[in-house]
Amino acid sequence: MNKNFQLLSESEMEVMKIIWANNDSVLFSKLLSELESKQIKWKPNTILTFLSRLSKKGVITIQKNGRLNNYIALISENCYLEQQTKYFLENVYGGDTKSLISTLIKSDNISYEDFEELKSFWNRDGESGK
Amino acid sequence: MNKNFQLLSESEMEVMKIIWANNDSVLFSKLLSELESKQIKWKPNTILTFLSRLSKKGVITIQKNGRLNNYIALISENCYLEQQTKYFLENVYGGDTKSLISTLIKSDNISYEDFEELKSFWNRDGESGK
DNA sequence: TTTTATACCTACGTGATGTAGTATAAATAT
DNA sequence: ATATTTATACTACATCACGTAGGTATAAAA
Repeated sequence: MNKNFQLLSESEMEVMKIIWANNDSVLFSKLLSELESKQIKWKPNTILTFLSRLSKKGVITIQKNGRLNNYIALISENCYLEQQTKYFLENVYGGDTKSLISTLIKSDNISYEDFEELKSFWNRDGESGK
Repeated sequence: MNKNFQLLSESEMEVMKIIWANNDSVLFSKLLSELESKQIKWKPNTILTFLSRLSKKGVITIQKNGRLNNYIALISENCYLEQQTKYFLENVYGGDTKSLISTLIKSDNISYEDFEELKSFWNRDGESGK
């Protein structure tokens, strides 16, 4: 039941989303402007704390660029999503993917058309099958 | 992004699983023996703390039964699973069920046969469609 | 009557998280 | 040149969830 990946807090996710949206790398100034445009009002130091924690968690690396830092993602958004999904699946459904999907269906979150669409998707990318 | 349901800790889940496995209601003595058979060694007071926290979280109710208490689930295991899934889906996938399922497929956690099986499942229980 | 089982209340250490102050150095504006 | 702004590093602190359990009361059982 040990999670071998880093769960990020809500604030940390907010920062990561911006980094990911900027080709996995931002300067502090960029981060500031993006946060401002998202109406997120954090003190600069607060943001720096989040960055240093993200670094400690190993999801970004901090690369000196002269006097400034480049904050660079070490994990892609998709990869993070997959890891989080895997963790959820293991933890909540004991790894039983079918059970998870059937819950999704029961919860009325997916139409038959969606389902058919996924099937074709499977044909495209799921060649390896279990 | 507010979670309008109670996330349970690992220990609290352990207790809930036992309550659910016993028709949603147990006495303390029953809980003790079940935990023992699961090799879980908690002091009685520790268990009582978990029970009181579960009650405070609103997932169980404590009903006096003479001198003893009945610890009764207020939410079914399935319902909890569904709520947790819904929360995950909203939070991590922005409610995009198809995206979640496609991640599951990409992660190679489901075979084509599983997928076909789910389709028939959908036909049985998913009449309401989106 | 002494032990045991159950319940209620309170407490404490730890780690995650949000938040930010202080110090410093470099860049920029006046 | 000096003052100010900007970016960075380090440290700190309050709050909360969680695991853990002690103290105490009480009622039932031995």
